[in-house]
Amino acid sequence: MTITFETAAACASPATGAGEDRRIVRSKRALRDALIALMEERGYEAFTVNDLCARADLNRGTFYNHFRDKEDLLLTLEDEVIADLERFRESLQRLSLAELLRVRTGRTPLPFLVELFDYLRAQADFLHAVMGPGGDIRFAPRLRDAVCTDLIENILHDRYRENPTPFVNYYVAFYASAYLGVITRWLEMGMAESSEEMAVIALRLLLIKPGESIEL
Amino acid sequence: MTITFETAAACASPATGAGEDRRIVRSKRALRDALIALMEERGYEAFTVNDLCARADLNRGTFYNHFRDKEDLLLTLEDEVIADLERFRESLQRLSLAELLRVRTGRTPLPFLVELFDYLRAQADFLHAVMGPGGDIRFAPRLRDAVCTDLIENILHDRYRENPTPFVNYYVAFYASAYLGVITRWLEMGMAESSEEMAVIALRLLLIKPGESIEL
DNA sequence: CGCGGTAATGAACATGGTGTTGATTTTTGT
DNA sequence: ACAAAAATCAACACCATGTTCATTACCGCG
Repeated sequence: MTITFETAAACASPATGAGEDRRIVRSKRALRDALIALMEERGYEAFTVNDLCARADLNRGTFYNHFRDKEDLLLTLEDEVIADLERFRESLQRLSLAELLRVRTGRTPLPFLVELFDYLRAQADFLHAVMGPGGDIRFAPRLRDAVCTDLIENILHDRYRENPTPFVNYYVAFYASAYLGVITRWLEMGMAESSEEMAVIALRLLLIKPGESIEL
Repeated sequence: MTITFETAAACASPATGAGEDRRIVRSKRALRDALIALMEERGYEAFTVNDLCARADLNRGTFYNHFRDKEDLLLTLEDEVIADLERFRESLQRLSLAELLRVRTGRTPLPFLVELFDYLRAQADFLHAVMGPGGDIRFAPRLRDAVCTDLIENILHDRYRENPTPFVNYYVAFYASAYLGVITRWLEMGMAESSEEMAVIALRLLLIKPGESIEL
């Protein structure tokens, strides 16, 4: 079974309940776009609710109709993405190291990895803003834990899964941060590589050792 | 030649010029401590200059005597750490992969790595605050670039150092972020491991492959 | 279409932080 | 002890905040 995220990617506006008034959807969408734009341009701390509403072409009262403050808006958007990603975790948990080694040829990208990068691309405008220099420091660790940590712990040698030594602790942190870094880099660079290419690269990175020839 | 950072670790107050008035040193030190404390307690965006001065037990005017605003204080402290770390880069650039493989036994930690972790420990209060959830999102990439990127590019297989393919690009990002994650984890966990232990762990992480037995 | 409900608007308000200024007091370096 | 310099205190105009309320515009539905 493969999960598609068409629906999840579509609900990219904040707290879009099932049947919300068209005006509310428009307002929240405008606020989302304005937030992203201003975070990119000035950084999260460098603009006010006034600026936000001016950019969104909305009355300030409208903002306070939907959100308590600037942070409430930001967190709502973050929570949506994290909630979407939760749906990938079950796919991740089905994955074992043995399986990975079977497809090590690097030719056939893992389908669920392709889907993951597709989803990240669909959310790229928000992710780029929130993980960039004008973003929110709390988000990247959430993304890392939602996606990478499960992945890494599945890859762990069986012997070390249940009795974590200090080294295993850092081993997990090492690879989880590494993959977060790859995702971040991909977003930073404008997602030049396709999702399939990234899925292949991600797999090769897991199976290589420094100093080895990089060719498979 | 081994570089010691006694002096660097000692000048942990913001912009401590050579012979500054004792009152200035006291004020800046108090502001540094207050900043760290409030970032830990409430997060950088959640307190005001008023709060900062109240915590530092200083008049608000004194703050504005030394810093333009809250951000100026933060950046001054960040710049100091980054400047200190620049001094490690030369040690890093002297290092080659061949050398690393020679000490792979994992018994003898690389001296410069021990010094690096010693320095990070000396700055732990600030680093913990600035890299934690109440910190500054711009700092971690600076730390990564200052320390990890050079290291990784030295380790790169010679063949790929001058003609960077997309994969090499992500390869560097992968390991640089990985080591940043290890450092962050170490700080988060209260630096339970000694600098020597961390130097050994850092080396083992470079030479291991997922799925292999973790024993050396 | 038209009507009731609801969202958006605009204005006003008290509150509190900002960054600056000037006069005064305290502390420092020598 | 003395001059320089830093810290203090009070006051200032300015701006963002979050709230309220009356009014207007729009939406969903019968």
